[in-house]
Amino acid sequence: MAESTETIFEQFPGGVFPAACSSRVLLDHVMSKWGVLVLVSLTDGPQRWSDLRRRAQGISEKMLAQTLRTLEADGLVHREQQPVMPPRVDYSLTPLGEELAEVLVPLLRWVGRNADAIIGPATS
Amino acid sequence: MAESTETIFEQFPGGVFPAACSSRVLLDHVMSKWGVLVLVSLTDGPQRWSDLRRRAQGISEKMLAQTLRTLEADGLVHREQQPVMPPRVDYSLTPLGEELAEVLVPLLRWVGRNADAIIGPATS
DNA sequence: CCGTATCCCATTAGATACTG
DNA sequence: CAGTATCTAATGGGATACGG
Repeated sequence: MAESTETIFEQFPGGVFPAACSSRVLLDHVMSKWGVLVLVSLTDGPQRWSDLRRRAQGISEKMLAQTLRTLEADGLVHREQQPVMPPRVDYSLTPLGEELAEVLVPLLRWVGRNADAIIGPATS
Repeated sequence: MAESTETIFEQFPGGVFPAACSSRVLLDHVMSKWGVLVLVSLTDGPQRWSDLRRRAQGISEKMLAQTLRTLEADGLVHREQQPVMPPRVDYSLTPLGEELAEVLVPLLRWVGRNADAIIGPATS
């Protein structure tokens, strides 16, 4: 799993990714506005629906549902429903999801470190 | 610049990122469909408009222009116009952009490695 | 060759209401 | 608590045409 020294262009000759390939599809799932935030939220351990709504501040119920369904279908997130009343559902990262999170977190950290300097502290 | 061992939640208590903060804005620029591909394309060195169109396969002229303007305004991409006829313009990563690319490339590599298994080799 | 401007459609995302 | 359904507004993105 060690990263090689070749450029990403040697890994993927002829463009970053071909136009209509699986990588583009997965990239869009992962890099989606809410996909990133949900995945990174789950690095803190299994969480319930309402936890995720609090962590990914601003997400609507519709987008949370949609995002979770996509990530679950991709095998990145595991959904565990417990047949109790009131209902309780826990979401967690699969091993694959953990792997992804490991490369995602450094990116989030970098963004967090540099955003104020780049965008400005106030909302723009 | 060494990564600490604290979780990203200690770095950003109370949610992954606040709802309306500079980090969310920058994240949206960087994680945009084309922003990622343009930034990673430029890790191969300075490139011209037509090079970028070829590298980021499928991008329209409109979106290339829009993406480049955003990334330039964010100080991630440098634009160098040479006053010749026909016009020649080179785009390159700024030091800040190089820094970002360093955390972006591992993500792209991971996506490239796993996309076929997750999404399926054919276009879905 | 390197763009800009305009129009238009498809997708995304928010608000609201409702259910087991 | 954990969602689904529907409707609408905002945005993203493609096609085309044009200009330096």
